Formats: sequence, C-alpha cells, structure tokens
Amino acid sequence: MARQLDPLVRGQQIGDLQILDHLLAFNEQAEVIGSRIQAVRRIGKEVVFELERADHPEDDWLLAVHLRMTGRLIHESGRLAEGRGERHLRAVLELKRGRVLFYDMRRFGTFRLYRTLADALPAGQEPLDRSFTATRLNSLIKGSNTAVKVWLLRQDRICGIGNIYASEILHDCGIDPFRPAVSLNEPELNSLVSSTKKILRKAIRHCGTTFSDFQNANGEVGGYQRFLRVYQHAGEGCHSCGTEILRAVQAQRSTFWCPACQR
DNA sequence: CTTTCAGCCTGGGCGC
DNA sequence: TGCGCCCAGGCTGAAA
Repeated sequence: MARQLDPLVRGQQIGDLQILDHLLAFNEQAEVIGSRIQAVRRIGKEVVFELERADHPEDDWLLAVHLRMTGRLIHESGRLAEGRGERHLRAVLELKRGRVLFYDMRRFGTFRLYRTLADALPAGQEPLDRSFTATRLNSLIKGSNTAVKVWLLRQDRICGIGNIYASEILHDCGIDPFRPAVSLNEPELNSLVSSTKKILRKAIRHCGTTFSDFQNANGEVGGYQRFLRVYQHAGEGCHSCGTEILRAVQAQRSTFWCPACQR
C-alpha cells in the first residue's frame, strides 16, 4: 500500500486533514496541514507519510497510519469513487491533486504523529533487513519458552509478521507452530529466517492477501491468497503431502498447520 | 517474567 | 425473518 501510494502523493502539499471518526482520537491536524509529503513508506506495520514543514525544514515529522484489521488507504484523483459511499470513511487527506481516503470498517485503525524518525521506529527487528539472521533471531528468542507461532507475532521482537503469514512461514520451513521458540536448533533457525523473508517478500510482491475486505491503495484486491498453503485451509489436504490441514487457537488467534510436514 | 482473557468495533456466515 | 453464535491481516491492559 505504501509502495503504491508513494508515487501518487509524493511531493504534494497537504491541504486539509479531516478526521471523521472521533475514535481515531487524532487532534493534530493543524500540525499536519500545510506540510509537504516527502515520501510514503512502511515502517513495521504502519504506513508512514514523511512530512516536511516549510517553517521547520530541519524537522522530519511523520504521519503514521496503522490499518489494524480492516483499515485501508485509497487514493482518489478527480471525482469520488462510485458505489463506495461514505459508509466506513473515517478520515480524508486532501492534497493538491486528489485525496487519500481512510476507510476502516472495524474502527481499530490509528493515526499518529511522530516528531522524530526514532519515535516512529518500532522496537522489533525488521525481518527484511540484512541484519535479520539466524544468530540475531536466536538472540531475540533469548530462551523464550513461548510457542514459536505466538512468538513470531510479538512486534517487540520482530515487527511486521501478522497472523496469516506466521502460519504460512512455519509451514514453509516445516516447523511445528507449538514448538517452544527456544527449542529451535541452528538449521531450523536458519530456515525460519529464510522462509520469513521469502514469504513476506512474495506477499508484498503480490499486494497482500484478500479473503474478505482487504484492498490496496487503488481499491484493488491483493493477490497472495492463491499462494496460501495452510491459512484458512483447515480440513483440506496439505499441498505438499496430502495430510489434513488442522486449525487450533493459540493466544486467541487461529493457527493452521500440517501435522505431517511440520515437526 | 509468562499466559490467559476480555475488550475494543462492525459485519458475514451459519444453524436453528 | 430473527437470534445466537463463531469468525475475522491487531493490540492493550488487567489478572492469574
């Protein structure tokens, strides 16, 4: 989403920011209006608009949008999209040319203004950085007995892995989601790192996963769902071995796995 | 420190 | 048609 928004809004001045949903609890519109969007990028799980303010060019403030479950940012130039209506429209970012609309059915999404880049950076390791290695993963796990699937969702350790990809990553590297994180040996840590990078890169390449209402910046659906091997495939045969895919609940989230492939 | 749980919201889908 | 339940790319705070 950040990748698609960037060329559409880069360099444009923010004319207005309308917060339509009080649950967003964002009241720093005055700080944002009038600044220029230098770039849009992803930091952790947030879509971040890097801002440049004419009166304080040395500051690099950042408007960060966390989409949570159902949030989406849709760019529109010219007339309003037909059919979409105002139903779940929560905020509008008015630009010189066009606007960015924030829709969020479940209203879990957040807007935040960071005053420094350091404030915007999450505590967890960025999994697509070169610095994410088996050695680094081992030191992050640091003896944790937490089930590896649950551990992968800890944003203060690794940032950016969500519930779909946690299951997909573990299936890809053949690791049982219930294994304590600390129990992984060196070859397993290595393959977990490479599967994490492989699955996340592929998902980004295909613009994410659509199974209900996810859309990208152009209001189009993602394309990764056809690559899902276990997520929401309970009861079907494993793509690799034919064994029935199982579903269980770990930490109030669904886990999907193949009991034969994943040890 | 850990794990579990309710809660935040809205809606789709299912069985009765 | 309605009702109750389960489920949903996330995360927080309280309790155990």
